[in-house]
Amino acid sequence: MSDAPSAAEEIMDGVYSALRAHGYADLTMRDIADECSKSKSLLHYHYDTKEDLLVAFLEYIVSDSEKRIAARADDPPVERLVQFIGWFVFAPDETDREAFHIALLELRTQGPFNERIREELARSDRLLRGTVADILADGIEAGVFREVDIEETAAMIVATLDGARTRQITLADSVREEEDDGYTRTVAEATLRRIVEPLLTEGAELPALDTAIEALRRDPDGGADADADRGADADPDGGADDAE
Amino acid sequence: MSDAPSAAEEIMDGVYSALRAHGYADLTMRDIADECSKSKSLLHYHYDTKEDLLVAFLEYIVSDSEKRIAARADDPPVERLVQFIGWFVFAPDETDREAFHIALLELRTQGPFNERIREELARSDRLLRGTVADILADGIEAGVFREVDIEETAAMIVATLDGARTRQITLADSVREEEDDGYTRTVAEATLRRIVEPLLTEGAELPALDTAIEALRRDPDGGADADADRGADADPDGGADDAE
DNA sequence: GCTCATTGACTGACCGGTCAGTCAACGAGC
DNA sequence: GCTCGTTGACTGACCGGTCAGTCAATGAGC
Repeated sequence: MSDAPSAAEEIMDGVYSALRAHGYADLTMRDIADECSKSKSLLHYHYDTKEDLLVAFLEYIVSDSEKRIAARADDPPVERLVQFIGWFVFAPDETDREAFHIALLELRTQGPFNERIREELARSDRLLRGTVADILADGIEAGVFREVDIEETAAMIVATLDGARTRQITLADSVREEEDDGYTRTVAEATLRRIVEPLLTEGAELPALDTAIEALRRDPDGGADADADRGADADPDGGADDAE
Repeated sequence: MSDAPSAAEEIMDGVYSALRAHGYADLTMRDIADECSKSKSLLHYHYDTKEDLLVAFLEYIVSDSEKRIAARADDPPVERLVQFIGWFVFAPDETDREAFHIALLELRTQGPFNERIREELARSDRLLRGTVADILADGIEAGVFREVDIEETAAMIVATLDGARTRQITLADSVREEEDDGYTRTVAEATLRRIVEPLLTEGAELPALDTAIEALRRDPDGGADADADRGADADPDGGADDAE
């Protein structure tokens, strides 16, 4: 239980804050250094180049998502799928979660220009689509889902949620109306009703999205085992909570 | 019918080419100037700042999409919807179009940080979602679509297609298998089968996606009126072909 | 000869990265 | 338990290079 966060962690937090404050295109080493109250030189001491630092950051958040998903691997398929969908939804006031997705989206745009980043993004894609595919396969085996084209269904669910979130992020915030609980949520509900529900076999029941989101909010790491290996060094603000 | 393209048009073409070649994050005024064989100073003569220029470019391509969509406003609803969906799909070998969408995505990520860009993106969103909503409304009136929640359906269709294309773009060639004609296409087909088809009333028939795409490719401006005002100087590769 | 479009040369700001050096912690030797 | 050499973490000053933006001068058209 070291209460002093390691330098590496502080720097990762700095990248995260700087990214949400400035966006990728305007991100400088100075921004990152300022954001974690360190010197620019220190960043270069730990990471040779700016690219190295950003790749490390991507690795960091993708790995975090991997852990979170793994922690829920044993939940029942239907609950797990609804929870996965809920994962993409965030209310307008959840600035942290939203800012995180902004940061990630910025990084995604660099995929086409940077192989190392692209590699990491591909890993994240395998993680997300693979997770949905696993859930579907488990559900089919357990008899709660009909036999559908697993890959296609997974691709479609991920694309839809990702697209909704991207649109919400890029269009949002200053002009947002109060009562709008988020474009993503509307689409997530529609996804459940129009894509997931037709998948269910007779008798299988779909939990409410709100319930799943609430559960995620209360227990972001998945209740599974309390000794989840992030354990000792888990940072206080929960760190990165998703990956693309 | 001026055969000499105006400076403004040449500059817009320059922005387009430069964005394709360099992406947004690495886009410089020199890149744009070189791409349209003009001087950097001239760009500043016509547009005070780089931001002004980019906002003007966004306006330009959104307006272009507006015209293209308007040109097809009188097509039958079902065909129009399938064509709209086909609009999002491009084959892996269309590198130009893909590169442009990459740049556009980068521009979109500037939304959260730049109000003028965000404004233009919002206009584009209204255009896309509004178009689908119009098509659905027309189709319901014409009796070819069931009475559904128009806004929700439009939101979902646009989110799905946009998400699929974004994923295809950002993950690019590393994950792509040869026989894969594009992630977007898979999702577009699935969208037709799982979202659009359940909308149809008895007797209504869904045209094939390929047919719609082929029609778009042959006649990008919509057969309506041949004097479409870009007319004379339309650049060979079709120029800006979409808006987010 | 006046206006407008256009240019090349220029500037100040700022970027990523380097480098010489500071500082606290730690262990070895006595 | 004090000193001293060593090491790893960290910093401020600085460098070459690049960027957006400026400006005086030139040319084209009327």
